[in-house]
Amino acid sequence: MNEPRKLEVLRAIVEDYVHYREPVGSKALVERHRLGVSSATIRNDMAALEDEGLIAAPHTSAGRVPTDKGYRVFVDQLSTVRPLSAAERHAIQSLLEGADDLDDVLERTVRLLSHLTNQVAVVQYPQLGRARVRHIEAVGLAPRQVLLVLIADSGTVEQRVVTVGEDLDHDRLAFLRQSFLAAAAGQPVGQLGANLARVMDTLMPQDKAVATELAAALGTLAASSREERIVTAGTAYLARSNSDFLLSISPVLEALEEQVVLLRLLSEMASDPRGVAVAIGHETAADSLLETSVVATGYGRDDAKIGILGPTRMDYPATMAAVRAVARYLSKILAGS
Amino acid sequence: MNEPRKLEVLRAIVEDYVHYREPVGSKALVERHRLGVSSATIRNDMAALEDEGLIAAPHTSAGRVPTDKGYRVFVDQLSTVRPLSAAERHAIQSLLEGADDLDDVLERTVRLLSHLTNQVAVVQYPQLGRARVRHIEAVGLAPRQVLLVLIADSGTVEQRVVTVGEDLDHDRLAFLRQSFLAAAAGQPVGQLGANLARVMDTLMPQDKAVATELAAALGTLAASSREERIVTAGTAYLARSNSDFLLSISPVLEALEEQVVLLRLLSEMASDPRGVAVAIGHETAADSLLETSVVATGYGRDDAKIGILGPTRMDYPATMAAVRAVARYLSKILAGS
DNA sequence: CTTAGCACTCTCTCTCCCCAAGTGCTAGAT
DNA sequence: ATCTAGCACTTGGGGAGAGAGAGTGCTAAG
Repeated sequence: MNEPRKLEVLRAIVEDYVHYREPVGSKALVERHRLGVSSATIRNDMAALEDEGLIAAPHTSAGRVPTDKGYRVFVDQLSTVRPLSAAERHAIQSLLEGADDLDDVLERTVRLLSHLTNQVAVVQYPQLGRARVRHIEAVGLAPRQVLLVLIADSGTVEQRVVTVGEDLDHDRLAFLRQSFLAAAAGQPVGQLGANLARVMDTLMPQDKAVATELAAALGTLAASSREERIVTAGTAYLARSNSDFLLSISPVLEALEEQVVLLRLLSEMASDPRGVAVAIGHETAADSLLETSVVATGYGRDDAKIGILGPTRMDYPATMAAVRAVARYLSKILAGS
Repeated sequence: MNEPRKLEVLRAIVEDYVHYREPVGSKALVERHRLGVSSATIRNDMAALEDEGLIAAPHTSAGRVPTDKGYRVFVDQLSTVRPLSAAERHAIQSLLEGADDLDDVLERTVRLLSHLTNQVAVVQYPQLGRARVRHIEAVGLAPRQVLLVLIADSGTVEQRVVTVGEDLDHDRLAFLRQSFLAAAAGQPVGQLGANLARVMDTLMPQDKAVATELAAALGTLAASSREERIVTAGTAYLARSNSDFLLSISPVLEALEEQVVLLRLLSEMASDPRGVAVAIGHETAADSLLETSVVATGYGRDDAKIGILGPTRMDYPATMAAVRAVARYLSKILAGS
């Protein structure tokens, strides 16, 4: 048995299946690829590949389809991430220019990635937890109403209006704000609660009650939901890839909305040496994503994830290239702003 | 021809079609409803309804299906918005309690509405334009970096970090902020730009350049994209209602993401006397929503819209009731906070 | 105005059957 | 040893055809 050729056959099967969207047989294979051997030989190789669980036949008289395991071997050993075309690079650059705040940048990025790949794109908000506190602001709106703003060096700004139990004049508020800021500035957002707790001991008794209220609100802000939020784009592509294939998109849409499953998955996906992580089909360890693959990578300082989600039958090299390129641009932009 | 009975037949057709999801024939009609006449009579009525364009037959030997026009008559003349059950009211109340900021409230609301109706729910952000400026804050982060925060009395908080062309010490910034606030507080957000422009004339020459920069940034903030943003939930329901029906959901998903079409539609939908507006099929005036109906109503002070989007074959009375109830609760909560 | 009856028209489903694709195997060639 | 050619075998897919079922419109009578 010729091992290198066998892998070449696997590659050909994956590529043809992705391209033609139908099971591929031995004859079509020798016609479309210059393998230098006859279809009978290919059949032997295919039988071996099937024994190893890399490909499978939907029916006896149909061609072969790659299994999740087959895609895995393809991604790990057979694919080279090809660089993007100049046009694509240009598109990335021009689309990401002119964005102002973080929301806008993420929004544009995820749309861009979706268009580049014709897949659903997802991006995770930079996680406050690993970022550091850049500024805390407290603004009195009314005697008992305070607007709290927490700014992280990741560019994230969280704000919230809280109502406190006693009146706060301008000086008291300024003093408290200053105390909080002194204790927390430059420290990780994740430790905000602990840092603020230390402040309490230094305060005069009459300030403690209201200070506790404010600190609690700031703590909530730091742990706020946004840090664990995902922005998506291109859900319509799901329906399209499905029209010819029978994958029920309803559970996938649910997973996208629930976000919990996806967040777990993204955080578990450690980037491989080539900088992009891939979870194929059952590897996602989520029932709703059984027929779905996720290609993702980290971006920015705190390694939040960005990636795409699509049918297991996808063009992995192209997708990986797009995800990696977009993540790099995004990192660059976030670092620059 | 018996006019009242003819309308009764239309109602029966709509109700049965919504319920059983298949064309309804004259025989089934007399079996399921106590119409007091024979199927032959019903057939006459149905022929008349078809002449008026209220129902249509997919093919000769199938039953009839309501047309958009038929649904319109049903909604306008034949349906009564029935109140929600106690359980549903309870669900609304408990789900909306415990929400903190505006984002959270809208998020919960839209999910709630989606679950109640088993449809895609959409909610438009309260429009800053009609709200009034409650507070403007400017915080120096670095000598040339300023965090601007704009708070509207609708509860919306917009913020952005801007870099200005010259150093700003604390006193100068505080002065400018105070000037801006004095000119704009209590005024409509939509007029913020004009109000700030007036401030410019009162400033010392050396302040004008930087003040103009800040004012421009605030103006952008006021016109910020968020005011024209829609939050959605329950897109998975689209796929489900489609599995048995052949409506291509891809364009609908696109419309949901594009938002532009939907925003136009929502703003054009004037609430009818019963408090809920309905756009049926082609009435949406959007190709992508040809087989889709939108049920929406305004909420809050500035009449931002909340509603659902689903197949034209939907339970209009129940949906309208849910939309109306949720909108009321939402208005109440926003007024209270 | 309503009803009963009836002829007619469709679609849907089932079955049958053949075709095309593709495989695995065996025997021979290199 | 490995590859190739040939061939028998399997099987899903597609088309044809028939029958059933549903529903209609029409007519004539109540």
